[in-house]
Amino acid sequence: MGQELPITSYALLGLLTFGDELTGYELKRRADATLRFYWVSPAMSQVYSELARLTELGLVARVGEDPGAGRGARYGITETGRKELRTWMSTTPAGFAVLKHPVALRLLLGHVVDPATTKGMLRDHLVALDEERAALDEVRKSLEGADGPGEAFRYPSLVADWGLDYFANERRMIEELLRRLEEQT
Amino acid sequence: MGQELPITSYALLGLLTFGDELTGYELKRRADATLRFYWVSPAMSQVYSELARLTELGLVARVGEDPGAGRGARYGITETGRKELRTWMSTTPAGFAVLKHPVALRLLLGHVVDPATTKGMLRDHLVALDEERAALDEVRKSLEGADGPGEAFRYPSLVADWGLDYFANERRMIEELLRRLEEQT
DNA sequence: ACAGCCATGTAACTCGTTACATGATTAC
DNA sequence: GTAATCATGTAACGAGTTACATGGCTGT
Repeated sequence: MGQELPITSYALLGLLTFGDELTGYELKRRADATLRFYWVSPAMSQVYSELARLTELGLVARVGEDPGAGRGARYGITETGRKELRTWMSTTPAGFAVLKHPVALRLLLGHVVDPATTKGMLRDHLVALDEERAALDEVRKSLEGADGPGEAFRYPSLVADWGLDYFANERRMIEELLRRLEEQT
Repeated sequence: MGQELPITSYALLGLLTFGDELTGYELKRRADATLRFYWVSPAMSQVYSELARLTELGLVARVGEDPGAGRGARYGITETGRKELRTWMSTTPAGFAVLKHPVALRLLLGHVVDPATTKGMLRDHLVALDEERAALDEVRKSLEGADGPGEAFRYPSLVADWGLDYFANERRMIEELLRRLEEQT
């Protein structure tokens, strides 16, 4: 226990706790679909190397047909993996969020360019924001029906609601910033 | 132009556009004070290596006394640097924010541990959130007096207001999540 | 027949971190 | 005098990326 794995490893391990076994490819798709809103979705190549490491550590095991090459092999979390994940979650502090927000960074440096550039950037951001919100909205909808207390997607739906609230608030704030920037000129 | 520098380099370069010249140490402190809310604040050692690279590229220049060893040398942005930063900001798309939120990740995996653990984590997060907000509040206050349109700290104060709004909203949402988790037991 | 997706991996590389080393100046 | 802060760097390392290589399967 306590192999000091990076958080991304635990994240991938955690994606295998929803009752099914996945190929590396499918795990990547699941990460792209849900994890990417709260964590970085690792590159395809990293998914495979993480799976190799987790297998090595016995936290994950390949299941099903194993015809030599290992094409189409599925991976599932082991009892050891489940225990390790539980220990990590309940004994190590979560730590604070790290944000890399290029729009905020550029707004901070707004005095370097002309105001129209900054306003254009904020408007572009509104579009991007709407696209992301729409994608998360799809995810949220797909969880309906199993999102009640005690049901399978209870926690994923709580996080999705949090994410949707975040997007809504950011949209509101960007619009206010645009209004404030319009005031002068 | 277009040396394809990482965003962090532009961020540090940007911190040198506020009318003063800084030592590496001071630059790190400025990054810790303001940049860290919207971007990662690089490690001390990286600040020095970035300054070396930016100097090499002529985007930054050491000014003042240069007594051999270079102790206490200050760096300032050059005309070339200013131009490069402006070009970067007005011609390359900002890109979407990347969030690494350990609390959201753990909430997503809430079914792995018992509810009390998750609730405890959220309550701890409220405390951390308040500390961060207080720190940003200090920053915001220090900008007062030069935060009007056309003034020196106009843009930094806009970003700070955005950050404060973000913290307020997150606090509200975590409280709602706690309420929702309480509803069951 | 060809495009597009499913599927797995290696190699080279950059970013960024921690640990370590060193020493000057300032405050108490 | 000694602790804290100012100040600068090197070295080793790990996380994570992009580019590249390879090939099967499916639909049209």
